[in-house]
Amino acid sequence: MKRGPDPRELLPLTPVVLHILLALADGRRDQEDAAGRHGYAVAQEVEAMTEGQIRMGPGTLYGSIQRMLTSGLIEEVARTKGARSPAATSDDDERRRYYRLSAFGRRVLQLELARLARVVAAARAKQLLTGPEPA
Amino acid sequence: MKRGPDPRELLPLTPVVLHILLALADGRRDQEDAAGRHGYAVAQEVEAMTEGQIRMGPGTLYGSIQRMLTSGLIEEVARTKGARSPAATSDDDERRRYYRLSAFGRRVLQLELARLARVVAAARAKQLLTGPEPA
DNA sequence: CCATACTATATCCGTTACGGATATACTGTC
DNA sequence: GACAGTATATCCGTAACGGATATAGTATGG
Repeated sequence: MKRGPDPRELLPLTPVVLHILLALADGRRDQEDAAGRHGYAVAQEVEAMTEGQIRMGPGTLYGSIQRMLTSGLIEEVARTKGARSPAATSDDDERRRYYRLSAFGRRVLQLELARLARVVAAARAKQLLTGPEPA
Repeated sequence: MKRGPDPRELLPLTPVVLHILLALADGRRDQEDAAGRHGYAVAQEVEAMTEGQIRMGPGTLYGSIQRMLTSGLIEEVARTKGARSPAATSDDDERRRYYRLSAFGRRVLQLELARLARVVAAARAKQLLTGPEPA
């Protein structure tokens, strides 16, 4: 029964927050991504994911991360490195701070994506989307 | 060859701006909507369209309209009423100011919708969207 | 008949979000 | 050894939003 804060109160998400969540949710639930990503990697993932359409300077990136930590969308994970790459120089940058989606953040992301899916579907119905379903 | 300002510079749109554009683009190109909508009607349309998920107070509504006029997304249309409803009391409110999508605004809207469609499709591919295609 | 609600716009102002600049520092390359 | 890339942090100005307030007409209901 307990629900914590209502996820709908954070909707709609800003484009920046949405894409950070998407970058952290990225696909596979194996050890790679369960360990989270660090901020800089998130920014790169977003840029790649959007084909350069969305870029974040450091102000936006770390400011957004801070706000998302406060609102509970993401959480920092302790860097449990050293067990994987014994002599990995660049794989184990001490400066990095890792983040992952919280359970709450995943719920919010799903709600936002469902909302956007409805918007897109409605736009299709009104023939505002010319092209076919993208790959 | 002339292109005016690059539509991509306005992307991504904020949720509020996107929904105002959607409300003004709404469907049929007959005389009803070609004449545009007034601000208050836009706010109501957005609220109905999103099932109450997105509400705009007057500050957001008229502030956004002002910014959208400045950036050329929408344009005001002269109220050519009187030719339709002779004795329509509430149909012809002198206070109303009507707006419609500009050609530029329509292009921006299409680009933004295409962008969102890609986001949604990518989310589906990553199985972040549980439910089926919404109606 | 008067209070309340709805329509319709406008402005003010505080808060939040974003975006660029700057700073620091380490690594790898030419 | 300058330069580009990695990685984070902070500062600060601007843009966007959101609620409050104002005005004013219409309509409703007790």
